[in-house]
Amino acid sequence: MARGKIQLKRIENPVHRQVTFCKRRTGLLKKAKELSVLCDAEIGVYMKCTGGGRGSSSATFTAQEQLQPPNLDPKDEVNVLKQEIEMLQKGIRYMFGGGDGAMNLEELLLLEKHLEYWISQIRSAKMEIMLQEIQSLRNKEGVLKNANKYLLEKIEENNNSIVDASFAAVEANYSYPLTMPSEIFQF
Amino acid sequence: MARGKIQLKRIENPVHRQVTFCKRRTGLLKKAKELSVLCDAEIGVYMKCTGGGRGSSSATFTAQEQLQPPNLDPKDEVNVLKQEIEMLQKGIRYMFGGGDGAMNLEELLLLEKHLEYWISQIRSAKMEIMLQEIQSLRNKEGVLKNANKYLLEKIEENNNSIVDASFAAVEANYSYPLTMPSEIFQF
DNA sequence: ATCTATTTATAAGC
DNA sequence: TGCTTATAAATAGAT
Repeated sequence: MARGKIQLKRIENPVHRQVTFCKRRTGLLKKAKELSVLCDAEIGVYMKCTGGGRGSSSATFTAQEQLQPPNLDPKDEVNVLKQEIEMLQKGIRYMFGGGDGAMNLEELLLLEKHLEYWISQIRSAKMEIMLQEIQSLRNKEGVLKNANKYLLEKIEENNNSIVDASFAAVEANYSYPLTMPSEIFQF
Repeated sequence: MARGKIQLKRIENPVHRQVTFCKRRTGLLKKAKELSVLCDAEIGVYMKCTGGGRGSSSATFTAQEQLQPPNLDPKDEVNVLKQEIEMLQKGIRYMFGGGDGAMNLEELLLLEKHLEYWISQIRSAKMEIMLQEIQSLRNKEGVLKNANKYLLEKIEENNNSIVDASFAAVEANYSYPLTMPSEIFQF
């Protein structure tokens, strides 16, 4: 549409194709947004660049998100993963479509299975992070106890020499970071 | 975009809005189709004119099904949905990226919540479909019982007149479809 | 990414 | 809706 007319057929050069995809995607989403605003309409655009295998995007009104493509070594698994991604994408559309029964029983069962697996994966990851967090907090607890002990000893010393009982309040009011010999810390 | 620039805001005049919707819808679909052909991409576009209360359409290019889009009224919810989409997509990335720790605990908790909701939605849909299936089967059962009864009566009549007991075996061996007065069926 | 010569899309009017 | 036309936008090719 500029500097020359182009034929309406697949652009064979992958670089040109990718560039054109990006440019026209932007244009299409802009048009979609304009239409939704001007005419008070609901517009949903789903896009997936299959050629380069390099990402897909979808938009509802103006939203546009990028997905990472599968990153697998064995060629055989690629198809399986693509299928799963397609299923999830279909599921996402289904979900945001308000569950209007566009999926049949078989698809729902499959999606349910995927989601259960997915949720179990997420729970494992969550659990691991929480365990790490707990471990980290335990370490900090130990460090703070050491710091506490150290401070109490210091206060004791001060009390013994200066005789000023008000310093004892520091025990409950110290704030992080504490200033003391660094070898106490063991994070 | 011609004979004068227009502001990017809702067209208040309903006639103008409807005309613009039709024109721009055509343009958007053309662009979508071009993109799908030129870049070998799957493009789905859903459109619904909410203002005039009439006319909705959807189009899919390159063999990708398009389901219903979000059905939102308050503009505020758009951001929530965007966030949800982003979260789900991030979850997809996480899952297929081999769990490279791209999500933090908060995000995982949120994703888990989303997935639980999602799975409950899917189970509801699944349940409804199964209930419909059961109801349908019960109806069919009723019809077949009626058919059975009807046939037995016929056989009884035949037995009384022709005296041939072998016809009784039909009771257990009838196959669908049965040929009989249609008023028996009540699907 | 940025820049333009062109091609397209389309607002207004019938 | 469908057609026309002046003009605004989109964008192919090059940088």
